[in-house]
Amino acid sequence: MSTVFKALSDPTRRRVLELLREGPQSAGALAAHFNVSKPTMSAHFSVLKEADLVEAVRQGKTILYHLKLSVLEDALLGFARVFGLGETAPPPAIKKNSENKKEDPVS
Amino acid sequence: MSTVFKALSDPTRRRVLELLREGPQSAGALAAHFNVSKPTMSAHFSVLKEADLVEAVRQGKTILYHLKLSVLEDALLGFARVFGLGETAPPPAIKKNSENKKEDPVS
DNA sequence: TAGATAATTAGCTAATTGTCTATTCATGAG
DNA sequence: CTCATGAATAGACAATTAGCTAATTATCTA
Repeated sequence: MSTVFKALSDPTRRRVLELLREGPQSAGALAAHFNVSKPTMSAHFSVLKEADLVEAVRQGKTILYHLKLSVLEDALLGFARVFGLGETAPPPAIKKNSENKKEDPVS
Repeated sequence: MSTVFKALSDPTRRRVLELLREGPQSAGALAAHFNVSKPTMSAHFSVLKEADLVEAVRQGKTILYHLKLSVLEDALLGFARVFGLGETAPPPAIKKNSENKKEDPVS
């Protein structure tokens, strides 16, 4: 969980994930979108792998990165659900019923 | 955005937010839940404030921290939406109707 | 077996982070 | 005004991070 949010805390890495949303891409192809060195990108990929947000698959002499959407989903929505967010879908019965105000009109 | 995810990348800070979910609490009351010094907690609160995830309100000689749920929601669900996640709930009229695949069967 | 290419690892620096103790600041009570 | 209390700031330190250049590894092709 910490590793996922840590990975998401860097704009470059968030952008990489967004690029990967449209399908697997090689390290080089991804790096081409950014103004940093290849080794630096490699380090970013490493952080994303560590967080299990991407998977690296060797394909000949290139390495393809795949987005692991379900891991992202579990982290983002799982944590959101703790706060009763995004629960227009599955509302899991909050114990204390006096807190689920999103905007407090009474103050 | 980065500041929010950075704030969420620490377990202590995530826990603070969870504690705040049940209502505002003083710095001291929050600190009592953790095994670190008060100044360390103060630094964590500072990061949460920086990310605009909490609001500090002086109340006599204590300081009450309030959770800013909407900011958390915007970050978590907003980013999730970029990936087509969590769209079972508020589908805000997508322009291109060919992208709302959560899993792409055609590849 | 080379040579070329894609990507990672090694080694470095500067900046940031999480933690501590000691100190200061702000407030309410005598 | 002075004291006690709740909390933040100051200053120090080890660990981590993002970035770089240079070197290494892995793979394909000739």
